[in-house]
Amino acid sequence: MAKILVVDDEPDAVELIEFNLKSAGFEVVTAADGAEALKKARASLPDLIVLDLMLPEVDGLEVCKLLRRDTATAGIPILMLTAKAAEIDRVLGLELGADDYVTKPFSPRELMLRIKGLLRRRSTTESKAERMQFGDLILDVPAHSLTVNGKRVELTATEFKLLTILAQRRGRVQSRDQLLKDVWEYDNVIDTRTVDTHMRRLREKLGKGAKHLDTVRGVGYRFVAG
Amino acid sequence: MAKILVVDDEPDAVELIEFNLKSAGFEVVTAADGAEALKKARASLPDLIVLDLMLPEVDGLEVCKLLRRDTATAGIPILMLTAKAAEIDRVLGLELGADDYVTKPFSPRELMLRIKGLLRRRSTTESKAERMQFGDLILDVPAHSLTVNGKRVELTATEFKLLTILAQRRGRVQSRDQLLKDVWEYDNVIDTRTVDTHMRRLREKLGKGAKHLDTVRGVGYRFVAG
DNA sequence: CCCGTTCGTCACAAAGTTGTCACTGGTTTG
DNA sequence: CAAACCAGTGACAACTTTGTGACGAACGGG
Repeated sequence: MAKILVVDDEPDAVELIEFNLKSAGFEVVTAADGAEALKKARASLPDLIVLDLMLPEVDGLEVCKLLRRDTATAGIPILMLTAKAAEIDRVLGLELGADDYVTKPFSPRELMLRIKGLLRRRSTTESKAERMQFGDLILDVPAHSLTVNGKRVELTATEFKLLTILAQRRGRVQSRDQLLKDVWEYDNVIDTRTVDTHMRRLREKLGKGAKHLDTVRGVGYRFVAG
Repeated sequence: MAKILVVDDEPDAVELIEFNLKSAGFEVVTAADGAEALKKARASLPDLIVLDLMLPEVDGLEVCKLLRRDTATAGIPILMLTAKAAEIDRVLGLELGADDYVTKPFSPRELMLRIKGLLRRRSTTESKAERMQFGDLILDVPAHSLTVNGKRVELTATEFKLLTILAQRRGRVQSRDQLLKDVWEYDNVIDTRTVDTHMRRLREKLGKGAKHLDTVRGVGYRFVAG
């Protein structure tokens, strides 16, 4: 189930949202101020962020902008909580980059509906990401090209697809079976060790860029953006 | 800045899009139904059209087809708004000629990103470019002429079309199937190896200029400008 | 109506890719 | 502390994919 980061300085509000999210089966991470929010967003890479506009020190708008600037977090949908209806226009304006908003005080039911809506929306469109950049690694899907440290790296079709799928699902572990389904489009016809071999070849070719490819022992592989 | 035509029968949606576009510095023209959309598209020749699929009277698909039929508007990129995810395939089908889509309800941020993406693609590819130059290779589409190293090279009709399409989509890999669709305008009637043969003939004729024609093993062919 | 050009198909060889396997060394588990 | 487990590695043979030469059908201009 999806992981959600809740950012609000009022403990009561956090608790209310957290309770509702957990009841609905979501995994929840919380933060009470802007700095903590940024740190946790980068560390846990949630699927969605619920962000209060009014925060001590670094305010919600600033957090929003910073999240958008970092490629690791730029794609995460943000749902703003705001007390002032008048702020709405600015919140939804491009410069700020929120995806939706709920005005305080909110009804938990409405909040849940909006969260689910955003997640559904994203899952249909996320696969369209065409060009991704992680540090010195640039992956251009339509051009079918990969650059590491400014140098062009040639990948075979299978290697490219494997890397693309891992990168699109960055932060989340993919089991060997899952990868076989999605990259090879077979159903258990192929040995799962095949995945290992291809990961090895990818790592060889990526050189220093191989640091993005994590092995999760007993589970599978994961692409890390950091 | 670019001019954008927004077509939707719901005033709220129009207003939301219009606000965001204007905040981002775009010029906006609006229309509430198909007939008005066609009239304004022809009159103001926008750089991009945001078109709702569900419109009263003449529906979005019909508007799309009509816009494509008229040479004055045929080249304008169209971004479809659709409520049904199931419609997507038909919308993006070549027959309908939409360039991208966003499902309703949409997040303004995503819509903006897609609009900017489409505009960027247009301006860099500039598919309307009638005369392209890549190093010592000059391709003049209306004159139907190709010059390599200052020397005129004669191409057959098919060869010319193949080269033109590849050059217009430079940087992006085109699969054999895609090329058959766009160059030959057939649907799977022809052997895909035909593409290979024509690429060979192109390479022979281009001589040194053949360095622009990349083979991407397992995927297709790509034109590189460098 | 004939001849040269163009075009799609085919078969074959060369080149590149891919799945498998056995082995190794490290890590977890009972 | 040994057995079981698991991921990394090198090698390799089978398989795909692409380039190439050749051929006959279709076309169009003279």
